[in-house]
Amino acid sequence: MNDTDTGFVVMAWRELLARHAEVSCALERELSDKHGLGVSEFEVLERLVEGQSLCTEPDTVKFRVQELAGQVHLSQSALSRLIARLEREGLVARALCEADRRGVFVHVTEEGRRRHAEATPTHRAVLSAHLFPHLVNAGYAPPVSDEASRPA
Amino acid sequence: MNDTDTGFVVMAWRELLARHAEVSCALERELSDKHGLGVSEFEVLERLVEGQSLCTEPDTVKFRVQELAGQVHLSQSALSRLIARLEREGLVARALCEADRRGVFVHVTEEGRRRHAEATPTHRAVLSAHLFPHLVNAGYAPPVSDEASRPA
DNA sequence: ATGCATTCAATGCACAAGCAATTAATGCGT
DNA sequence: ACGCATTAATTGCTTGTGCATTGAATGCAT
Repeated sequence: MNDTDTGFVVMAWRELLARHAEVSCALERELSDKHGLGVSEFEVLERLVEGQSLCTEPDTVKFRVQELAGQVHLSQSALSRLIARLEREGLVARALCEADRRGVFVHVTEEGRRRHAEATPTHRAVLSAHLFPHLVNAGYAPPVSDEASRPA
Repeated sequence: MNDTDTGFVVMAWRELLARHAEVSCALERELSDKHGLGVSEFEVLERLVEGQSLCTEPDTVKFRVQELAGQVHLSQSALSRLIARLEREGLVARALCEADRRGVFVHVTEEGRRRHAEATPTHRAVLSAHLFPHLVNAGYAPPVSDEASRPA
């Protein structure tokens, strides 16, 4: 592990930081402004909708809080409160798990599915514009207000 | 922009999120535990040291708060408080800029340089281990406690 | 059956971050 | 020279997050 390698690793890390900051910041603004959803909120909603879509019965596939926490890279406590926020807005619901009554099952509501569906185009557009700008500029660009890159 | 493209973009985004979470979380733990520094604090310190090393005179190269904010992807208010924290610990110092007395110049102190030098091996080791594990396992692995990947 | 360690989710607490408002200094136009 | 918009940095406030703790439920050993 010599000095050249080290410099390379640091460059890669800074690149990763820059990309993450740019995209997540833009996403945060767009999702928040247009749909009243934070990035993490959207991400959780998406996992729930994805899980749901795997099943024919509505409100059948449910997630434990911990599963979701791992998927969206949040602590269990953060997820607990995030679920509470989504529940307050009526986008998800908690259900007792009678098999293991410590656990709580979370599932998306109709309203939640609707909000997610509304926000998805925005989400995809921001992602495309910021992760693959060359593809977006190649003709079929979804309209995305730019200048929403930096925190301040 | 068809459905396959969309799925690809989302996959790329999740990949980016996962990598960022893994590395920054591990970094946070290691730097905090071993050196009492947060990731952002280290990052700022590093920019200051880098800038300083470009100049022969010590305490000559100085940065405005805003420049640093851009480099580490933080808002200027966040940077202002971060600088305040580092200053409280004696790692950096503020200096009035007599050319434009609105501006504040920030420079690293001896102590700050020392702390940065101490923390750098840890920083590099975590980066190598998590960004390029295949290279690290190829022989010259710096010692990095693993299990420090997830927030909770 | 009882006790004890373990696990799941929720909560108290501390802290970092962003936004908006504030203060101070600058520059520009008239 | 005087106002007025602009820019730099700080500060009040709110919010989201992680860690540690708590409370409840489970499983296991004795």
